[in-house]
Amino acid sequence: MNAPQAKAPKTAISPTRAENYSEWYQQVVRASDMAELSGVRGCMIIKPNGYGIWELMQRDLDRRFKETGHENCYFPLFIPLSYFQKEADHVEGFAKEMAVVTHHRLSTKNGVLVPDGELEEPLIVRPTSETVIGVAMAKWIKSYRDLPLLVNQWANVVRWEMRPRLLLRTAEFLWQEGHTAHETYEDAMAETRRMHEIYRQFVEEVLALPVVPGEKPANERFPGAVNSFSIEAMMQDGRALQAGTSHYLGQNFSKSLDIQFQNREGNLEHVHTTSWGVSTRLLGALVMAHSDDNGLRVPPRLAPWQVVIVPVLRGDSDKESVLAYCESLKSELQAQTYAGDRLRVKLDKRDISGADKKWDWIKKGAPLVLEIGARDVEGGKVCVTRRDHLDQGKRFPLRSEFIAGIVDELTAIQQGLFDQALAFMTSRTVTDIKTRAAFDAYFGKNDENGFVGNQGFVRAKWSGDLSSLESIDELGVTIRCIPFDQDGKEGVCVLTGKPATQDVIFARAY
RNA sequence: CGGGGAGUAGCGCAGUCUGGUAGCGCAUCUGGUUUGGGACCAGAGGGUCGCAAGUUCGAAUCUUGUCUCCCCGACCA
Repeated sequence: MNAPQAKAPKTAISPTRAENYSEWYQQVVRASDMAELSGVRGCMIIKPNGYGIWELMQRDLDRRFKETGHENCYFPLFIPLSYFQKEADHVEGFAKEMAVVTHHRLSTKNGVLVPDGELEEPLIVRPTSETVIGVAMAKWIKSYRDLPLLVNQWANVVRWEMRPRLLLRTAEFLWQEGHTAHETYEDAMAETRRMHEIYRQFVEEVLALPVVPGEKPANERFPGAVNSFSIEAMMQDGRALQAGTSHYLGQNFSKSLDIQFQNREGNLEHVHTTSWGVSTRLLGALVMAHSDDNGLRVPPRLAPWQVVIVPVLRGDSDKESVLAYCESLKSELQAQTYAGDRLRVKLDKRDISGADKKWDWIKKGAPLVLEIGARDVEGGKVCVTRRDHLDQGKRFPLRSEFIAGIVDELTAIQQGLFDQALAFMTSRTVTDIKTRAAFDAYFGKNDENGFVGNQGFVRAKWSGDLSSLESIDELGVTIRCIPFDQDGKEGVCVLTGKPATQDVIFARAY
């Protein structure tokens, strides 16, 4: 049992966010049945309730990629060590987190299975695929007429993380990686920015999560990139989470992997490449950004079940009529279209108490839960609980009114989650910190629980001097991005007091 | 990889100091009573106490090793 909470209202998740944020996070992931740890260090099992959300993310993003001319393909999981070695910064950036395959068979020695058959050349389990895809591009591209080359793959990758965190940072994760090759700097940069903007729209519209789009400072760039762009979201403890990245790789990879084309003048030139990705980390972002002390809250556009119907049965006498009412309600709702899809409606016929079922779906984050009993059938009504406003309790509209308003209601829930997250981010974004003393005071120390009471984004001027960042290392604070919207005004660097015009976002990050 | 904490039933925990082969709450199952709602009563099932070796007549408890998880750092999507 938990510590006695005499007056606190009962919450489905314990501890609450305020009591212990990181423990709360674990409990929400468990209660929502999205994912769990496996027997393999740092590797997770994504369960149907989590994977269903990921599938909806995939579907929406995939459509956006196709609409902008990209095609899917698949490259090998294993990358020869020699491929990886070709781009110096790239190797250095990933060397410390590589899974390496050195053998290709097992044999039995003293009754124990041991690796046997050492490989001539070790294989890397891909941490990202710039190199393998680049090698293929070098074969595919001959002429400027072959450009741009726009491909994407949905795949798993492995990065041997020191400190895994369920859904947010695991050794293996699922993602999408786009790789493109272009004739000119301008084309490649436009592509980098286009995909970055697609991520911004996707995360804001579909995940209902407001973000700060911007460029990464030099020290936070992807290994091998010339420019890295990110969208930064704020979690409910005020920490930042990079929700998507897009990189202009310049000619770094084309030179090291020899990706050349004959230009319009007939001369050989190296292509300009880009890469961009989002991962299952977005599931973790969803949890940390939208959940409350009663569990997950899934934006309708990502909800595997947007409406869950829970029959409340008091005895066999009304069972048939209630179930029939639920079935027809389900059919009518399914005939509705929201965000381009038929409504996803679940009729939960499990033989457990109605109250248990309702709370199960609240913890799983279903946007709307309908409890239907004999009296609703009689009155032609429905009993509605809205996940984004549990505090408002239940309401009992006429069935016909509810169905007529369902699309508007889902739209309102989607928008409401965004608005709440935006209000939170705005309230935790500080713009009036001008001195180092104020900066240090703001980021101060965590309390004993690890819960950080006074934390968020600090938007302030920065001189651009990378060495000045060493002084904020001990605070665990980094520059998350240099936002696109700049006021361009002269000011002083919050870290050094030197003249500075550039605004940046400082925060602790996941 | 460094520092700290922890692995006992599905979940949350007690028991470990002072060895005598497991207990509580919730969940699960059965029966009953209830019910516009996260119900109540009674009964039941479920654990080789993370794993391995050692000490001992005897180990959840002591020793050593090892794996995993959590928190703080260094690294990252």
